[in-house]
Amino acid sequence: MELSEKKTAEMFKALCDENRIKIIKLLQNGEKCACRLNEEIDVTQPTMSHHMKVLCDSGLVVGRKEGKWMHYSISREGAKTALELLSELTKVKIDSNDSCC
Amino acid sequence: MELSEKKTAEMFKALCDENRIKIIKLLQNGEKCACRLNEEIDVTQPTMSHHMKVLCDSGLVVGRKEGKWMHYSISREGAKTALELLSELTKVKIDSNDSCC
DNA sequence: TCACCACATTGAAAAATGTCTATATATTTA
DNA sequence: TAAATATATAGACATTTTTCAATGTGGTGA
Repeated sequence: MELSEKKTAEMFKALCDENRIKIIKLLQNGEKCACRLNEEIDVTQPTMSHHMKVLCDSGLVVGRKEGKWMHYSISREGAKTALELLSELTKVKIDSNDSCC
Repeated sequence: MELSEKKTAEMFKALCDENRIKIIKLLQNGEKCACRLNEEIDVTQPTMSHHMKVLCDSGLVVGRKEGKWMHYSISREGAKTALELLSELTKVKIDSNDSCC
């Protein structure tokens, strides 16, 4: 763990978009192919492809190619990493007082 | 819990920016006033003020006014909410096969 | 009251992101 | 091989976000 601030921000950027949240929620019910996702979310095919790239790059989602189809699913490992990252980030290490002002 | 996709995305938007990640990391060592944060991060004062607003709006950070100073700290409750949100979002409900293609 | 200080707000410019259309690539099937 | 299908990529455009300079607000102390 202990990613750079840039990498950390990148991880959470995957979760910054309303449509990507919808996609993840759909994937909670198991693996889905791109065409099915496209049916359920109102964006064009290239836009969906872009979102799937962002999600896969973040590690939260994994893609599996089967012939001409792409099947996507939530990565348990990616989800675990994200949770650990958020947990570490928001952990208060020392409850010291503000010695500044 | 069970926020809308829009609200969920908004929560994670607070974590999307490299400088805001740095700010949270600084706050891990305890409450800090705005002027101290400003010393440590290379942005102008209005930009810092903007980031603090985003962080406070998300609930992850709380501000406490004391005279003319603002003291910021990580909200344990906000952090808990964010963790629960991410945990629920990435939980795989059913491991069904893709019945699509 | 007046000057000063810490912080917030406003408005504008620059950068990043989401979206589309058009096109390319890869795989299957006739 | 050629057509059809699923997905990816490229390029353009609009929106959103980050940032700054300028200014406003509210508290402090001379």
